[in-house]
Amino acid sequence: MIHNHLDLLNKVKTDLPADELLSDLSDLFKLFGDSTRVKILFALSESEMCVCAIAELLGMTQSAISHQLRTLKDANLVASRREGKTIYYHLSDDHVRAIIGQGFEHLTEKQ
Amino acid sequence: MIHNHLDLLNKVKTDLPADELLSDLSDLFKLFGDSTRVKILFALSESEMCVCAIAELLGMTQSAISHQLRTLKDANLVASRREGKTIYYHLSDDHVRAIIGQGFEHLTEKQ
DNA sequence: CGTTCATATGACTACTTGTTCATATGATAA
DNA sequence: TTATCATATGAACAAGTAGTCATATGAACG
Repeated sequence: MIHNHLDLLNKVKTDLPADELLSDLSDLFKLFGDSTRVKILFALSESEMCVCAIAELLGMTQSAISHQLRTLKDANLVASRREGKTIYYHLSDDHVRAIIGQGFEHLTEKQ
Repeated sequence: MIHNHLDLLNKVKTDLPADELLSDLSDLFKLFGDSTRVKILFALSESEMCVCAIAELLGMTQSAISHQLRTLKDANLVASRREGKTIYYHLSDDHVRAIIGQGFEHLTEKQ
């Protein structure tokens, strides 16, 4: 410690969540920190969609979308169901909408 | 387009925000997508703190913290005030707390 | 069976980024 | 001024990652 802020440090240190929890938190936000994934999540918040529909909507490769969907699925933000050859993805959690909503509020509410 | 989902595509396409807005949104979440920055933001949500206090709290270099504070300041998530040689940082926006809170809800509310 | 459609996957590459190290700035005190 | 404290900054390096390309899987159809 350089100058004196022991009391403050102790206070904040007790309130700070465990490293692992904060790491999980940043990992969660990291998923929203890519424009392709945010677009996918936003689209899925409107409607369930199949992979090629998302790819066309975003003007991107099926492969690129598939990779991102896997990332989102591994994190349990989206889930899928199969219907013949087509696989439909949807949000697995309403928190996704809430988180995106909060972000939008920050962006749009500028005085 | 490969198989038929024109109606859905048109519907979702009109509801999807502009590319630039979604890009800004992902840029915002990107800031929360690093454990060091999340820790800093969480700490500052408890109390205003100087750089070396944050560095000690997180067990990291003053330089590393300073770099991240600059990133957060450029994004207008934190602001600073000078008091002699010391510079105190604080959250510049209550949305930061709300966003972190939403993330926590998602993490903790598991059934 | 073989073919086609929809999606998934693995390897590779180019780009981004968080930290370190050394140094600079800027304020205070002697 | 010189020294010291608190912070900022620039360059460089290592680790992570989004997209591409080629290929694999898996279901439906003839």
